[in-house]
Amino acid sequence: MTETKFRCGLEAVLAILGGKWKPLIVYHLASGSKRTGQLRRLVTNVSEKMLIQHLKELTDDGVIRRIDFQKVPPHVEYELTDFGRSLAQVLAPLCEWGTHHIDEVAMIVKKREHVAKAA
Amino acid sequence: MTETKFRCGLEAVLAILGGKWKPLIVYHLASGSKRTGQLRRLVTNVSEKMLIQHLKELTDDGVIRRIDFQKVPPHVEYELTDFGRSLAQVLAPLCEWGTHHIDEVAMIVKKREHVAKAA
DNA sequence: TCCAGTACTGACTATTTTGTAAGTATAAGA
DNA sequence: TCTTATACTTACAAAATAGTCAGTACTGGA
Repeated sequence: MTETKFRCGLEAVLAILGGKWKPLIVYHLASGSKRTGQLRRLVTNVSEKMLIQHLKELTDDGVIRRIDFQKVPPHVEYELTDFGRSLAQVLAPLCEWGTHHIDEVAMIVKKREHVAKAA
Repeated sequence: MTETKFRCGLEAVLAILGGKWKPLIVYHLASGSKRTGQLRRLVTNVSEKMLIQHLKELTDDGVIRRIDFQKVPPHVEYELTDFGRSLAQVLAPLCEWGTHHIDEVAMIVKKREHVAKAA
């Protein structure tokens, strides 16, 4: 039996945005629709494969919409659905927090690497 | 060269809360300090190992604090630091979104399973 | 003609993350 | 004495996630 009941709202969000790059994709689409290649440049370090895989999953989940311009060579754009837009709005406070604490977080990450090196 | 520069605040947040259970742990600690065993019951489906591993990482990152009551058998509690509390606050809108869209998300997850079964 | 660029697929591999199961020391209670 | 409970560790196995590289079909430009 697979339980699909969530104990708190957070679990529901994680069910949608679980995936290393998904929050970033939604975030970048918040400022308007983008071509696949643009997203690849915006989302740091994503491989093309992972980008496309996550785009497909987000499309299937109704968070984003795929717009195929039916051209050759291909021209495809992605944009947020209303559902995705509501998600993006809620992501905004997270971004702010991150921007605010960016130095602190950078130090934490640095410290982690330091500890890892010691072992 | 490992880059520790974030392109947007969101990446910083993900650097801290990356890990399947970390957001949930922070969320549950927002309502007060908890014993390890309590957390294990609150965070659905975590294995003891992952819980402890994530607790340790969050402690190292300064998000939570470990309080050892120096007793035998052991009694340990975890609580948010100020840093962690600020994170928890920003997580709240996410929870609300999830609570709001919980039925929609449940359907999405169900649909996913359906598609997976077809293959 | 040859090369670059588009969005995407698929095979295969590597890495990371997560889970399972067992074991540690100790004390209180039946 | 035997069981249960605490917080935690360790070895190992499995699964999720990610990466590399090659290939597709087509066009436009050098």
